[in-house]
Amino acid sequence: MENEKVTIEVVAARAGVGIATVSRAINNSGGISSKTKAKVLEAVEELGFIPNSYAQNLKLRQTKQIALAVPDIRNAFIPEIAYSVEQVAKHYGYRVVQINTLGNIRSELELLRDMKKLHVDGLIILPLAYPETLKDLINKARLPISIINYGKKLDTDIKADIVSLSTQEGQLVMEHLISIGRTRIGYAGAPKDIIEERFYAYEDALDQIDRSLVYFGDDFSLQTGAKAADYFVNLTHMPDAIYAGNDMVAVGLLNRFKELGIRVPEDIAIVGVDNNLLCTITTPKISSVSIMGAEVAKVATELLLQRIHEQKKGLYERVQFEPRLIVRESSLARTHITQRIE
Amino acid sequence: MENEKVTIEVVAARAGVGIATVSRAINNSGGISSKTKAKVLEAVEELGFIPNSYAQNLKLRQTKQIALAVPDIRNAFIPEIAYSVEQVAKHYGYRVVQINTLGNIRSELELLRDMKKLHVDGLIILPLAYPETLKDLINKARLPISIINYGKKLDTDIKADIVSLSTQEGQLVMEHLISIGRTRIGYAGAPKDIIEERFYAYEDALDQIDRSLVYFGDDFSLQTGAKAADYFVNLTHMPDAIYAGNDMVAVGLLNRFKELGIRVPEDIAIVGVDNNLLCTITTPKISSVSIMGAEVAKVATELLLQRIHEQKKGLYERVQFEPRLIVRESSLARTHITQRIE
DNA sequence: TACTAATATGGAAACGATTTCAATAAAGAT
DNA sequence: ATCTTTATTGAAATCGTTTCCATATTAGTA
Repeated sequence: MENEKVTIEVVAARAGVGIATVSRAINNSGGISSKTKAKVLEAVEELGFIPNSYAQNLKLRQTKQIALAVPDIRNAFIPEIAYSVEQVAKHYGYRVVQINTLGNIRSELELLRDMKKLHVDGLIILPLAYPETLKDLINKARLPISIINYGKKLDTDIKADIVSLSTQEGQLVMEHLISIGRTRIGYAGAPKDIIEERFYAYEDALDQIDRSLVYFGDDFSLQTGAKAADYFVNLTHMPDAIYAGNDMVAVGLLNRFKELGIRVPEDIAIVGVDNNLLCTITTPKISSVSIMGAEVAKVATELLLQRIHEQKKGLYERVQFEPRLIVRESSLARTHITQRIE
Repeated sequence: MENEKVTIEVVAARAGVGIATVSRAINNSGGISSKTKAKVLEAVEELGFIPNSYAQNLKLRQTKQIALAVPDIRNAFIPEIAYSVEQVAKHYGYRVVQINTLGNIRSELELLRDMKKLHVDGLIILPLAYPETLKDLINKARLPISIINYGKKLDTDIKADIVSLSTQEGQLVMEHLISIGRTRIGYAGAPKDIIEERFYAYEDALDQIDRSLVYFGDDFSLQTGAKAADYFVNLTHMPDAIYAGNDMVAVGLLNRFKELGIRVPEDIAIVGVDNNLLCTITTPKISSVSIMGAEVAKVATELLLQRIHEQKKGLYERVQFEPRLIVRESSLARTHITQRIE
């Protein structure tokens, strides 16, 4: 290993030039003859010089870091988002630090302060809800921000790029369930969440809704699914299909139903949302709506990085993706099932 | 919002003291009267001063960051590790940057260089294999390092703290399978991986091994499991139990067997390794060996942080955890099954 | 009260880069 | 060959901290 600390100064000495020249050489800043540049680069190579990024950051006041603020990692679709953000960021030479908002953005100051402490060049935020305070926070923050929006449509005057998934997941599910001839459709999920919109779609799709067919648990988990199954089974008049707020709930439902001897999809069809890997390993495989996490996150990140680079001020983008229904065994039409089983 | 940049200097001015005093106040460095300290802290509060961490890092040459080098995130047990590391690190005020070694630590220089570029205070590495070059790399790196070892026993002269899981996973599985009366036990997995040890355990447990009962796929994935199932089914003399190298393979096996009308565990028992969530949502639920990811990672992180803090030089720790078998439905004893089914 | 010892405080250097600006070397024009 | 003009170069300032060191203050002792 080379001698302890090899700074720009020792490189300069080795190359027999001034430190400014070294800086120019390694940053392609021009104003340097190709001869000296080569000489410097050689010295850099020999010594294995790596610029101290903290010194750079101090001077340049840009950190090549962005923050990704997500609510609770337990939400199964977060990893997909995080991975995608990471990929894009890395491609552009940015690092991403992930912070957990735990759902409650406690106060404007707090997040703002955190951002400062982190010294990030920009922020991608995936909020659970959109209280007025959050909007204020975003508009006042002097920081490029991209919002990943899986909730309802946002105010137009938010000073951030916004990439959303149109809230059609629920509609897709309901239309599908109706199209395969189901008439008593239930809903299972949690009442308040980023994805509460999914429940509204349930209501919208039905002429009149039977509250007994709606089960609200504490969260969007396997447990909630299992409890929901217990609930539905005890109904005098069971549903013939269930729209699960996400795939964890769908899996929970499915497995409990199986334990109880209820056949899916013969007795009850199930459709989830997220298109999680889990959907493909259960028996039967579960139909689900893809929420395009990777794509949404990719665009959000690109928009942010662009804004950072171009120091763009206004002109905030609004991009919208559409969810896609993927039909699997848990919601086959009865005709199809008969054929298949026979 | 306050005026653009509030540095230690403006705090000093506001409090009517020198900058050195401010530094002392915010760092509890002592040598300051509690009266002035209070005064300074008040100014800090009023102005919402946050120290510039890049300036701090530059001066202190410690970054409060550690790196976590893992091979490919697709390995299902990585997230558990990463999460655990993150938790502990955060608790001690450290940030963790995750880097993907993609399995091949290309060259000493490369990783070393990366480490330097990252400016981390320490490194947690989870290597796929332990070539001599890696050992050299670790021994030459002047950086606190913790190794998470899921492979075979490491050389004792590695200058790093090592937290391992004793490679008993395979033994546990085999003993269990034998204890429930299985006699033709197969293996499914990939030949070369961090966890190749798991296969050796298979060999060790058997008096003589029948090569036709060993299936090696490309990786430890669902697909490999499915292909393995196809392979075993076409054997003239099928196995009555399969030890899957990890849970992904186990799930792949299970689902394909079900498609082929083979009953688990009646016809074939399956046991996996990792104790992934997946094991609990399949039907039947899959027996698996917990590899204690969270615990192992926690200790590895604590050891690293300790070493960083105390600037400990020698005296490298060796900690070993034991895997735990969790028996579920996929490997119930036949007697038990009969009872249960009846 | 006077003098020493201990404690507080502020000035300035240092950390390692980038960048402005003035000086120098090279090139071009007459 | 001499004078401009232009391209290279390096010295010094700067970014925002921490910390050493010298000084000013306070407390303690006789």
